[in-house]
Amino acid sequence: MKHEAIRKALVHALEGVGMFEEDYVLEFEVPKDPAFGDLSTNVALLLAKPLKRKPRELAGEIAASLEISKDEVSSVEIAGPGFINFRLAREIWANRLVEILDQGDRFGSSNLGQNERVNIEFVSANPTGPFNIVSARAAAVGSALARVLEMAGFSPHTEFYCNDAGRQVVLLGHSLRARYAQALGREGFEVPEEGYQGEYVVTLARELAEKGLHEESFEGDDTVGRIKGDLAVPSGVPTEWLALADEEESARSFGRYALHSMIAQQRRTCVRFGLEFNTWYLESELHATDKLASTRRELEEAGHLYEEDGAVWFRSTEFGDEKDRVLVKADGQPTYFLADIAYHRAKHARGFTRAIDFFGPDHHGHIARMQGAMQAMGYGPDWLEILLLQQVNLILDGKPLEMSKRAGRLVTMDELIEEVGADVAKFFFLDRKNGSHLDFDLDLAKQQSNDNPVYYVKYAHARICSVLRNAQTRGVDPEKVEEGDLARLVEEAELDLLRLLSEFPQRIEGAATSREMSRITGFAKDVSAAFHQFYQNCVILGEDESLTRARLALSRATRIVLANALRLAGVEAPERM
RNA sequence: GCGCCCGUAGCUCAGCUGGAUAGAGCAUCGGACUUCUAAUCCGACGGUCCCAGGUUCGAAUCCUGGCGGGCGCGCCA
Repeated sequence: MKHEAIRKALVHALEGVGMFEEDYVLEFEVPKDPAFGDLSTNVALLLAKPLKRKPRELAGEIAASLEISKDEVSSVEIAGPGFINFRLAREIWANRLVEILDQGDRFGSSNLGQNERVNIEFVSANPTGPFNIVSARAAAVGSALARVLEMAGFSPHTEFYCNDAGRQVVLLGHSLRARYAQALGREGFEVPEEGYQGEYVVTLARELAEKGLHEESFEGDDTVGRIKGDLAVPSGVPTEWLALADEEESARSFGRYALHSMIAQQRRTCVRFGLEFNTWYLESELHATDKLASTRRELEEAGHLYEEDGAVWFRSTEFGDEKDRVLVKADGQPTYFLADIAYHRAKHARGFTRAIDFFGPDHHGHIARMQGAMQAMGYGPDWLEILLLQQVNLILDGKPLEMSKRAGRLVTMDELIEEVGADVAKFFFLDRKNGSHLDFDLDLAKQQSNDNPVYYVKYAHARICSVLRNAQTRGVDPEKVEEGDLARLVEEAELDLLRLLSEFPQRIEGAATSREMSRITGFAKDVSAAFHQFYQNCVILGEDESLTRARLALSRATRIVLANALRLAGVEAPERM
């Protein structure tokens, strides 16, 4: 919302009491109670102390010396302990409405971010199985944050990091090898203790036994991010792999095949969920380009490493971690932690001035060491920002469903999409603060009814579209606005709605800086409610042509805001329901 | 034991980064469809904002200490 005229007048008035711009921060807020006007400032409360004045008295003096046109502000009042409240002239509101209509799908954008290049990494699930529910939450929130940041003037880059190297892939290989042997009816093959017990491995093994190798196509090159690196099906055939004398080598072949299959599957899920990434980054790429070694060297030269018990340690306690961490194991293998540092070092080298990572609830222990490593690299305390997404409980019949990946009993993201639909899932995930545990009520999500907030918002959008269609049928052009029409909007429901709509850019900025996407869904629900009230109280297509045009304009503006908010959420805005 | 997150209406949660009388939805009760989509709207009921101190003009919001719940504390990833 622009209030330059008010700002200028206030700055001028404050000079009169001896305060200059560098002495204070002038802040405005939209009072939650419309009785307090359209805009409010607490500047008198903040300056009362340094000026040794009574707040209300000071506010009165400031208000009295304000030089501001009646075309801008219709009234100025002092209220409460010393707030200065402004009521904007009717003309201003009409202008706001015109702005929304003019800006259309750009309405809500700002240049808060000044094109800052921000890397946003989320989901980054291990390629050892299908996406689970926590990944689904990260998918919804991470992608929404990227869109919100973009709208707020940042230049976000979304990224998926895939741990396709290391022990887990070998373990996955052992698991698939055992299941494959079992599928062939061989005796004496068991999935290792630490292996992957999931049903999906059994399914993959059975396919392998019955149909042989299956070359996957990796969907989503344009939307999910092109894959750099080698994910080809390994040479030979599974019976040959199984026959290999070296069990590790055998498991490696099965592992590579499983990787090939899992990543293809994960990317199909992304496409189904409408989830996009700019980059799909493979850990193996780091190894191939020797980035672990160079990272280790850099830390070593800066004096942050030492050797003990044959391992190489990072002195993370220097940066507030509770204990030092191993970067290279006694057997010479790098830890996942070293790879992660190297990965973030690469992000930094690629020119991102900030990186945001989403962590799952079980990884919060890694924050301190990661931040420590970034500091050791000299990246500054704010360069890496780690956001924690709390766990998700699926609730069925009022009871939580237990989920465990290792035990193989898990609800996958695909199953969730199947069950409730991608749009409902996304909205539910976004409609909660990052740090809150999320009870996902499957029964509620499945209801296509009034109880389901997703449909509440979608319905508002569809309802507007319906009205606009009806206008056409009646020969009214919903786009036409004539001089003076908009001044006809005087009903409380109309002004409440308009006031809310014009807050959209600030709401997006708030969501962008707080990283809380629940601001967006919450706003969408508020706008929907305000529209439904307006619809209930005011007949849009009436006898009065001028008033009809004004209300159609307001409806179109609402449609724009709802469509934009839903787009940020990644949810479809239907024209009919 | 140590660390991180959470604690707001019977339930699920908001509360715009410290503002004015703490809000929605669900549930319960009552009302509104010959009228642009009733997947909607209106009303009623419902609170020790976990507790105790502190900071200040002002605290659900910030600080300290408790209490309660969740999670984490590998040369796993």
